[in-house]
Amino acid sequence: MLRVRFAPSPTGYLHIGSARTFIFNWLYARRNRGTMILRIDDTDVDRNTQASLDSIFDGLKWLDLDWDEEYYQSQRGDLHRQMAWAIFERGLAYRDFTPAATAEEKEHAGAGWLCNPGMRELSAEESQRRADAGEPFVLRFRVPREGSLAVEFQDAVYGEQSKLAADIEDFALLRSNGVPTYHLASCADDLDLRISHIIRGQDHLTNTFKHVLIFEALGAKPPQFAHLPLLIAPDGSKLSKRKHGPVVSVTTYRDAGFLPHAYINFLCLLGWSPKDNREQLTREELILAFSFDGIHRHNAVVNFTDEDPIDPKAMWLNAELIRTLPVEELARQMLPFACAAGLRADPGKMLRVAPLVQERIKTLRDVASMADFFFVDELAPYDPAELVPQKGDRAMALGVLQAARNILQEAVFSHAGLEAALRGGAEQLKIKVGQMFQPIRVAVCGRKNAPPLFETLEVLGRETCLKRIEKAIEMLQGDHASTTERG
RNA sequence: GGCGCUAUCGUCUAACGGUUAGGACGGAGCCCUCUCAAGGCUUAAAUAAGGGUUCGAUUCCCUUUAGCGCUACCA
Repeated sequence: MLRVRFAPSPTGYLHIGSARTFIFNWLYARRNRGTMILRIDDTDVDRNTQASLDSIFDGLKWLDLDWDEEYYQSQRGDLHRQMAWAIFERGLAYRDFTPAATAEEKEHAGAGWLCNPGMRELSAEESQRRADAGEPFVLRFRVPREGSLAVEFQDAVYGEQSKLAADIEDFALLRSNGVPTYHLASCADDLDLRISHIIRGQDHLTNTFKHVLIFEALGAKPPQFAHLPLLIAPDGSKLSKRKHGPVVSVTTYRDAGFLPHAYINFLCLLGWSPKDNREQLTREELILAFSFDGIHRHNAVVNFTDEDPIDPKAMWLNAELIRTLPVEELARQMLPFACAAGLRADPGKMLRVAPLVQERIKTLRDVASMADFFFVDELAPYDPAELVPQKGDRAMALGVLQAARNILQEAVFSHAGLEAALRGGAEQLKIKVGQMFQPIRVAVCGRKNAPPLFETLEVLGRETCLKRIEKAIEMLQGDHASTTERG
């Protein structure tokens, strides 16, 4: 039975790299009818926060990712300790009574430190006596030192891995307060939960040698390993909240108006490729296409800048996916973003607006800036000079708006009716249609760039259109101070 | 410092000894067009450097350079 796990430590919000690790685990599980396990690695009690835990669940929920089993490492301490002492019983671990080194001391000892002097060789009797006397100790793994022994494992992504045991230090299994370390707890749980494949970040690649040692000390065959290349910043550094801010948090993309699947799609394309030039894949296609063969061995850059925290490719994928949405669905999804922006949007109106903005917005949140004028009583102030069309003047703008006022009073308010009437108007005034439409567009939308005119007028309705045109005419007539002309 | 990993357009990537080194995003240009988009077409842009192996290297080996990771009683 194939079993994989995602094991975040709740010490920060859900990081996009973590989200990707979850997704790859999930894809692999779903691809092979395996079991997806969420295991909260909360052994570091000092750094755990509830907010972080909430963030992990919120993020996964938003991405609509599910799991089959859920565990908390902190509740499994007894099991971990039991396994640690089992290793001790086999003589593969020993008590180290050396006081914790200060940061400064570690700095000095850093180069090639393998173990603290004297502790490996302590006799069983003395070790026991000092422990009984209450002297604190950490339990360390006794890494074999004989000859040129190498620790080896096969990584599904990085291939054959080998490291001399002589280069591995005697790492801790149990802290002096009795709490298991990550290495121990992780392996103990992987074993107990019968994890078959460990899919995780490449930052654990060298840790894996220690884990292999632990598994073997426990008399178990290590699971299969597959390490994932990391997500990094454009300058090559690791993505960190302090340095890179919102780009590292999944919630940023949710709040920016991303479709969950667009973001999953984007994340999957970092460090993995279906190798057939496909860029846009549905969830089912991703599941079907996923395999370790397509995973890279080098890190992938998330392409953002100080000005724009969103990778352009992510943006493109999102815009593409938005265009495929049924309008009802799009309208439903945009509504909360419009309301959050303070617009008086309702489902009925949004449904009529949706087709007009669908191919113009890149994120759901863009509806607020793209379609605001549909949802306000009063247009935001704009420069009357905007009303003047290309190669025209204020007189032309005024003429157009006055003609439009008359036309729109009479016209049938449908796409075809409006188009016929307004094109006719341009003909009568002997001006280009662009010159005819632009002043009307600005008058009803309050800006020069907007959705197509006839549909816009239709949705706005006769009354609103006439009111706004009237207002624009007043602005042109009253605004003698401004002499801006358009060339 | 030691150990491990990595290196194709600006970015994401394809190639698994023989290609004019392909695609996508982004950029530039043209077309379409009532503005903005969308769409169509065109275009610039890469094998880190140096050695081998080979008839032939992006591809295999070595060195250099650069980046990343581990080197904690963090995970």
